[in-house]
Amino acid sequence: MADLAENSAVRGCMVIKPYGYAIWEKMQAELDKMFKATGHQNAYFPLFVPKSLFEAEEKNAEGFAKECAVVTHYRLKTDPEDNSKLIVDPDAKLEEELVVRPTSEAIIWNTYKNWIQSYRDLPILVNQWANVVRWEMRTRLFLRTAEFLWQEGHTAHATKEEALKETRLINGLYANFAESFMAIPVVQGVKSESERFAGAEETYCIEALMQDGKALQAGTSHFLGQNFAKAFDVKFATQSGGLEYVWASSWGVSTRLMGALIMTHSDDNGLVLPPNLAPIQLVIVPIYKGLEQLEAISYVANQIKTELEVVGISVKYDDRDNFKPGYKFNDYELKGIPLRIAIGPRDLENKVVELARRDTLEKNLVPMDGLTHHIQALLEEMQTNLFNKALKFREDHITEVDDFDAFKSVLSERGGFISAHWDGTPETEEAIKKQTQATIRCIPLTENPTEGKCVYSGKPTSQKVLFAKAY
RNA sequence: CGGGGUGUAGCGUAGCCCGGUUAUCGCGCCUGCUUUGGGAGCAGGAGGUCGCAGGUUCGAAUCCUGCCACCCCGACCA
Repeated sequence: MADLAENSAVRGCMVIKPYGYAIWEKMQAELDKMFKATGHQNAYFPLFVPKSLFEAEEKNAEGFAKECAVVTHYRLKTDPEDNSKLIVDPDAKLEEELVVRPTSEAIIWNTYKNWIQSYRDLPILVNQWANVVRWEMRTRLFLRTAEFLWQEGHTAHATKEEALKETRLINGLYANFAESFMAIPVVQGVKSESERFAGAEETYCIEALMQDGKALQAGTSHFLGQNFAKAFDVKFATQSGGLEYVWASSWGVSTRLMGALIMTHSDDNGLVLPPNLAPIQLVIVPIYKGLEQLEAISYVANQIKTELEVVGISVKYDDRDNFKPGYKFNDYELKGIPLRIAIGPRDLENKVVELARRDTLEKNLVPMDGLTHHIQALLEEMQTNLFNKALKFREDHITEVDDFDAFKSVLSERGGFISAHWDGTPETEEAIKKQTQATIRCIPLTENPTEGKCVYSGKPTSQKVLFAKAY
């Protein structure tokens, strides 16, 4: 964790260190590829949202109003009472306050109004990589920082069906990204009304389970209906000559995913990175006495490095002389580097290397002959292994529950997801939350309706949902 | 914003209750030598507005008052 990020001098804000940022860049690159493969383009919109635009969509504004940073002035001046200090210049008050975006629907829909006249202008499939600010009461590194990095997609469509399809497409894309790339198993579902995004008709999400038994919302995709089109008066001329409001979706994942990464895979020795995400996939540590030995080892190490790099594996050869091998071993384990090769004089003689894998901490002597193939296969195996391990944990921590006493004891003793029937009322949801702190994480997409009784009210219902304590 | 806690070197801390030499210890850092197959050893060295501002006192890291910051638990939330 300490290698990835730290608290900054600014309240609730996080400094992402180079190593952590390198992981974020990997995630960005992969997501970007996926967005583009599905027809999306990147664009950029302003950080500041004039208050009048921000308040246009009522529910959205109301939902975010409590956590907005607001710019009221545009100038400082020297404090007349203390020349070494600056004060806000009262003469430089803005006529209209600027809200630092907590999300960009408002500014973007105000822009889309100008972009959309006809059905020929649709769909608009735009994504932006940006930072947003949400002035949370309590912050937590990676999971809830006052400022965070994310991508937010904002799409406009001619029909409801198309917008819904987009919403689901992206949620599926997120799930695929989390599972295939980050090795984090997720449940796809929709949010209950009370957990829905402010201004959305329906919120799809991916929910992950952390090793401590708490759930983490890892990504969301919202069907916005015509709410923003109506708020910003975005109409288009249909093919048949009518005039209709545009249908919309918005969706995002953030640096919170890095929190999910840490809390899904880490062990007592530190971070564990899936090979897909590791900025360095393999490190080579020489073990030697004296410069002569080092030279002989370096020759071989560099050969191995080059061979691996040719097939696209990122390798670091750490021949620093001021750290001992043991120190390096521990350091790279802490950083989560998937594979480590140690080469000493003995190995040179026997034409082998010591290969250690981070996920299982196993060490094996492997012949230098065919090493590259072996490593390629191993990296793939580790990626799968990490996912399977996390999946097993998740499956072991989904408990079916039929009565409220069991609900409470499972929650406090075992944690994880609780699968239970829910009568569909906000009152029940609220009562359960008050008494147990557990919330409805989602109504899973895969869940087939089965007749049962609400775990709290006992009313008959066919709706089964996942409850959990969440971050 | 409520409840609790903590501020002492880059990091982690002892000392505070019960005021009294030069503020403790570990990690890290610097220099040198020896080391190098799982977080090296020895020797020497540098580094402090004890969160800030007042007050009590011959004397304050220690007691009192006010302020600030951070952490944990709630409410809020990606």
